[in-house]
Amino acid sequence: MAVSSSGADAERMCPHRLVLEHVTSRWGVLVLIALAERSYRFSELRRAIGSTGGRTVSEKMLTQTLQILERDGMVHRDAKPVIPPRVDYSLTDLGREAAEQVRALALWTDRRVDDVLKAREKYDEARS
Amino acid sequence: MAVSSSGADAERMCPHRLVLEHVTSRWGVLVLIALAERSYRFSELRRAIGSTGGRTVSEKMLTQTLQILERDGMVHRDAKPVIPPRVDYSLTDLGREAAEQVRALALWTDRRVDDVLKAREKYDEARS
DNA sequence: CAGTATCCGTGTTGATACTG
DNA sequence: CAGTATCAACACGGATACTG
Repeated sequence: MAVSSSGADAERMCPHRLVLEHVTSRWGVLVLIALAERSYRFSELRRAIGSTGGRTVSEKMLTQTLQILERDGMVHRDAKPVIPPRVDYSLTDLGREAAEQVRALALWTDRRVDDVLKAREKYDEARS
Repeated sequence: MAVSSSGADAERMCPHRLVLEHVTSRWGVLVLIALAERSYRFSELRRAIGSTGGRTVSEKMLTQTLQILERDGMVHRDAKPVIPPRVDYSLTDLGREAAEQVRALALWTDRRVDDVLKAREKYDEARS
């Protein structure tokens, strides 16, 4: 069924943007950050991302995100032929590099949230 | 009409993720990168982003993105009371910091696109 | 457990037309 | 020029049910 990445990326888009969008995608960001810390199993990863504070990923979206990132050579999928099934996800070298960039961004965000919140108050106040 | 940022961010999401999503949003990324270089007027910015290789931003989306980033204290809007109207957009200090992070990510992407493309080929080939 | 398949609501997006 | 307003299409994302 062709993991084409995401419907949004029409063929006419330059590869550079494509990769950027995968990495900065809603769940891509969180997957990369989570896997940067350690490898996870599927459901484990779902819970890990859910506990970050936001809404939890649906299985569908997590699957899709993982497939896209695997196809892009960032995520390594290790499916063990056991029952019950066990699949471990980890980062490749490429993925680790990507994760570093994304993590830097996330850390910066963390440091600056307060300033953003303050800015928003001022903005909203100024036009009410 | 309340620039609430983007419908997706339900109230129940932690601020940290909110900011992250604004900064990593499809057009947010490109706006920050463009403005990191120099300030732009509205239409000028539209063209600048369009010439990056992908599809061009609609006026609506550019407006929305700029408003969100302005509200978050990253973009400065300077509307001159002349005819015809002239509005210049530039980054605040906060915005410049954000842009640096995002730019680092974009530059990394640029350096690694080839590896990603190669990975995709292997992936696709492996299941055909 | 780790997915896949399907349906379906709704948010995001983009054309288009209009205003100051 | 720099937007705003409105509308329609469609992609995204989630809930659910099912499989190996």
